[in-house]
Amino acid sequence: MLNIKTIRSNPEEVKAALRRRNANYDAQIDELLAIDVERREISSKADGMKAEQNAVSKKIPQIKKEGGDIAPIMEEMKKLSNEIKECDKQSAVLEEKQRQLLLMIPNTPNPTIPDGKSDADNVEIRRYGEPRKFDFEPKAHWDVGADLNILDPETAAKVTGARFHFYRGLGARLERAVINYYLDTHTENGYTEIMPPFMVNRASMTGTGQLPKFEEDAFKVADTDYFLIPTAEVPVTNMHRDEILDGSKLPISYCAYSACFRGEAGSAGRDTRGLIRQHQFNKVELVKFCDPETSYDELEKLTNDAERVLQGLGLPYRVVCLSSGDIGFSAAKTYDIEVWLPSYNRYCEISSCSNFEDYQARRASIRFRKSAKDKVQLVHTLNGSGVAIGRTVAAILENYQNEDGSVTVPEALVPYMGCTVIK
RNA sequence: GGAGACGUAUCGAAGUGGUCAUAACGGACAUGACUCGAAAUCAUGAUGCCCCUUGAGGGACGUGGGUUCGAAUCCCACCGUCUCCGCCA
Repeated sequence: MLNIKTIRSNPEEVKAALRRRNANYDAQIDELLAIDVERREISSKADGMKAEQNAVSKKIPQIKKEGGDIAPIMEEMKKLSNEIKECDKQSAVLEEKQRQLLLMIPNTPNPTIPDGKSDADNVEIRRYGEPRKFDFEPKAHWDVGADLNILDPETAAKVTGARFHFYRGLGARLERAVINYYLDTHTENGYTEIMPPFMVNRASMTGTGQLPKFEEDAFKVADTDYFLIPTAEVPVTNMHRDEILDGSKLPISYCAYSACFRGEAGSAGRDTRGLIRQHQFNKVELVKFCDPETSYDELEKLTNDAERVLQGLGLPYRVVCLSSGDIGFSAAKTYDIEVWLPSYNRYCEISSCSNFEDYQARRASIRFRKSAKDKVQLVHTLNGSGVAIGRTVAAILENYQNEDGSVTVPEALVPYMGCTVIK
């Protein structure tokens, strides 16, 4: 959520910043400002009347004690009380309207990120490794998986529906090995491991920015107000919702495994084969809470920490900085890590590392006090996949496949797999 | 799912319609004394948050409503916690 005070004092700058997203929020900002003026007028009028009410109320017990007649005062106070209630009601309606509008406005992009309309304008920052040159015709991971009888989308389609998978045997073991390898690596690097609930309430979904705007993308649990999490970012970031953190404990770094559930609304026909785009997939997520002064350093570190696990697996990847037209709703700056996928013959997103600055912190009211003397201020929140498990398995099956259809197990995973080759 | 109890600052907790919410009392915390140092003890001290036109302003006692001139206090709903019972991996 943007700060209404910033919008109030620099409306044109905010509009210009939002326009960089290849979208236009001028009308919403103007409406917001109009409501804000009205709201403040009514609320200060109510404050004045309440001050009078408090003053008179204080005198009533005295007058009573002295045997004075309070009937005329009471009558007048009744009128005042009704006026106050009327004002409070109006001001509550305006406040809610203002909040709803604010919740629908995305974060302003950080000034340093590249301008652009779409992912075509993203800027490559660095590359790691070289895409492997095959001396045979490499298969796509879905064919590798089918031929090894370790991936089974057909049975999942019967049991559940499209965009789900059964993993079998060493396939299931590989998925689990990658999860454990990632969690072990991140905890060695100072992240505290979290196992979160896979369902959250509406307040949490609103806190991180999935709601109210993207409700159609979420899986809602019938007869409850719970949602299946689209990422562990939601439960983990909301752990500290409505809290004031101790500044000396920052930055707080968590890593969390979770299954992730996504409706993938609007993606019909895209990535229909394989593990790339599923309604349910596994992911290890990295989440940080930090002092605003260090959040961009922390973004670099978090991105490096996500890259580390791909390096450990020997998978070629590149890092791109998303353009203003491609960054997510809540993010101010995002690096995507893209792993090389031979079947796609290009780099494919496997992690998205973002600094949300205070956008989520304001929605979720996550604050900190630098020291005992300081005033509270909003933290900056960051998160990134560290990294997506299903897409990792896809990348391993493709990049490590052999001509005979077997797949070599990356060295780092051998202790977790208990074997060196999947055949 | 059934029955009951409870939700007040950093923690325990007092307050049951106005003179107790810069919230009693206690602990934690800070400073000092005692001590070689610490613990214990004693003394002193500070304490939050939100809104605004920054005022001897307003709000805030789990959340939201209601009653009242006035609600932490009475009523209703919801959320959460605890205890007992039932069910259960």
